[in-house]
Amino acid sequence: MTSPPQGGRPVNAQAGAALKAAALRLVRERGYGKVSIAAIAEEAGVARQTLYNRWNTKADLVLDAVFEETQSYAAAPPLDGERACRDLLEEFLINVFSHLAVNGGVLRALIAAAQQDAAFQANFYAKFVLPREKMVTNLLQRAIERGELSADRSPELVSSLIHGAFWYRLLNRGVLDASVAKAVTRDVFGPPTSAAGGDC
Amino acid sequence: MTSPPQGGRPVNAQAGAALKAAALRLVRERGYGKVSIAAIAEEAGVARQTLYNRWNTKADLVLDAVFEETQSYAAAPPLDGERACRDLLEEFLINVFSHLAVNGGVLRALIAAAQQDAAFQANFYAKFVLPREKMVTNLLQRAIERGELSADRSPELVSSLIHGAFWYRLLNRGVLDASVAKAVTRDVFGPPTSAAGGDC
Amino acid sequence: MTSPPQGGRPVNAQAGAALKAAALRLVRERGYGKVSIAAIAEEAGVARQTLYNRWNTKADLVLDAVFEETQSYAAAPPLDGERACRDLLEEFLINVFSHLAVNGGVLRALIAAAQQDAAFQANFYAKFVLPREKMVTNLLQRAIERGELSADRSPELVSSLIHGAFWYRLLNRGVLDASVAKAVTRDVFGPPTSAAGGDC
Amino acid sequence: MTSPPQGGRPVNAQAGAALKAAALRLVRERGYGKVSIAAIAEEAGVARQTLYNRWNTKADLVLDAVFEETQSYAAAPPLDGERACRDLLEEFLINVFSHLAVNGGVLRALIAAAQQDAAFQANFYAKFVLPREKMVTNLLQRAIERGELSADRSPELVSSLIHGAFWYRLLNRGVLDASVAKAVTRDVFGPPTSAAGGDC
DNA sequence: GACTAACCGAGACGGTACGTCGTGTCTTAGT
DNA sequence: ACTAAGACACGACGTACCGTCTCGGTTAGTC
Repeated sequence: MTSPPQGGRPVNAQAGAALKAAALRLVRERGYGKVSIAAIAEEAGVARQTLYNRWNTKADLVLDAVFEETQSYAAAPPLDGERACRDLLEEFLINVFSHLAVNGGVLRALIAAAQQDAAFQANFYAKFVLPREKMVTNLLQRAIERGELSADRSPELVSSLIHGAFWYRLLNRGVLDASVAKAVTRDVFGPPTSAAGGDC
Repeated sequence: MTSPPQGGRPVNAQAGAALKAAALRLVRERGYGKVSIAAIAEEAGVARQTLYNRWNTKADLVLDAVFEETQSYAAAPPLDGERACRDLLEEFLINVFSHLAVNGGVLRALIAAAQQDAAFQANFYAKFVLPREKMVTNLLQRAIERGELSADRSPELVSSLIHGAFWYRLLNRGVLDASVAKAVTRDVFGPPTSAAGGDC
Repeated sequence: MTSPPQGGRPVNAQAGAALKAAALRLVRERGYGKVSIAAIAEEAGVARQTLYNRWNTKADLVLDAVFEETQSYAAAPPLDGERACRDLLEEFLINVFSHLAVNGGVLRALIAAAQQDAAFQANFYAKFVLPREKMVTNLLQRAIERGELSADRSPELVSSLIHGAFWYRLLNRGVLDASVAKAVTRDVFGPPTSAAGGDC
Repeated sequence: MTSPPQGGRPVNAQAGAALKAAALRLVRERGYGKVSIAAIAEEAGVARQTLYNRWNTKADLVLDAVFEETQSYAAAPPLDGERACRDLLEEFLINVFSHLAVNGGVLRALIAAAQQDAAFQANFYAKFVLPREKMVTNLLQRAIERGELSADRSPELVSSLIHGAFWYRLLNRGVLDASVAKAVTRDVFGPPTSAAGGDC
């Protein structure tokens, strides 16, 4: 509603990308807590104020940086009825866990940052947590509809159990590999039936 | 067995207690991140160095402070066979959740601190996380032995699902009340049998 | 010739002046050793780091502060041949001594600081000691050329005798007044001749 | 007036000597300012309180330590009339300067300490400065009586000129060797007469 | 031979100052 | 309007000394 910016130097689009790249690189190298905002700006070859023009906090910047990278993977599994929900869940978890091998440290730091900054927590939850929770909730809802899961299970509750196991192990530096994904799936859905692979 | 003090002015035990009390009070009032080490020492009426003599970090101090308070509650449920394991679990969770109403904020901060400091993480895990995980694992093991739980459930995995749900909701500021405790218990053990209350 | 600032917020010149003024005021009030860097910054209404941006040590700051004040007095006497060198020396000493009534305490502290910090010693010597020594050496050299002083006196040695007397008395809190200035002058030049006041 | 101490453990004389030795050793090695009281006590294998039982400040301890060492040299020249005063002065200065090669650094630190602590200044002046000043004053007085020096010279003033030259050069890290001693003597007494060596 | 009181080691304690670091805001000049 | 550069106010950090204190243990000399 404000008058569109007339004249003035245009925003340097490269600066934002350079900042995100620099942030990810440094945070992975040194760890989130040992990277200062000034260091990121310097690494990106950019003034500090330029960073503040785009993000409010280091956490917001890093969130954007990993978010971009993460868009590719962990996409919602296609609930198109061709495959069993238990298989989709297992695949989803394996996929997520495999990417945590790379981004686990960064995510741990972001979860920590969210505990210290309510504004960032809301941002992080909306951008990162909720979508993944929705994916699993939807998948479980579908499983109930298809009869793969007992109707008296609550999709929301089971979803938080599943994500919880993932968070708990991530934050306590526990093992998170394919075998865990399979075990979680099995615990939720029960032992696979001999006629495994009913449609989802 | 500990190294003998071997002379020297004895440690002032009051100072340690005053520091823990001051830490808890201030952290609850202002929030963990807004309390400086200096402020805690001042509130306790103690020199800053005295604090450093006992704890390496603010997190270690606060951990000790809540740990002490927490010793009373969340004690291991008595696996004496008189009550059903599902009831014991439910009671345990209700108990834990009710205390989180008081200490939830502090614990969130400590979990965050653990993500930024490996040494503290180890301390926190050993003192706080592991014991509670063990309690639940033991309880579940017992439940399997008594036939309350299917033998093909893994106590360790289920334990991390249960704790995970708790962590996940705590860290995302979700609801954590008695109804959640009951729902979790029900999801793990299944709907209560009519002849509820078999021995555990 | 200096490196161009090349952008960036310009240095706040008032801050430097305020710091020097505050330093002098506090050091005179409380004594050098009882004034902390933090107190000076606070008195100047300036951040501590701003002080560190300009000076490395408290001594360097205080040196600059007194140096500025001292520029006015103790200027090199005009060796223009109109007045006798002995009169010029006497005047110079009277002038210096009178200002020591104000700055003596500060100077004693700076001399002390120079004994504990080689870098500051070099700075102090170059800015403060050497110029005054040169003044006297030049004056004495002129006196020899004009025959007021025996040619076998060494200007450098006599200069250090003169300055030495001043330091020795300053550091031992001895008397330093006009009568001492006259006595020193008389001892160096001998009793005034009846035809006093040959041109210098 | 208080009752003399009856009974009780006697003072450990070795501790004092060990402290003085440790102080000198450390101060010479690291420099006065970089040696803490705790370091001296530790080096001496003695408790910190034991040091405080004997001396009020580090400066007092170090003063005692060098004073002891210095008693041997720079003794008052024998004004027995057998040798010329100018020779005695020259010898005295050569002697003093040669010992400054060893203790110069320590003395510089003590002079600095005296500027920061009035109580120590009085102690230092009485024990160290005044005796040496008296020696020279007496010698000059004798020189006047013997006619080696003009009667209108003031022994006190000349003494402060001589000591001043020494202090000034010491504190500014100037040269202090035998040639300076000879030059000072020559400047004070004038060129040696052909019939040098009248009795003093 | 027991008593006694000053001494000693060790080290915790209340204070104070230090220099460094990071943050978010600001103020220039330049694009 | 945006950028690069960097000064600034603010505040926390961990360290280093200082001088005092409080212990338990060790002495001689005195009763």
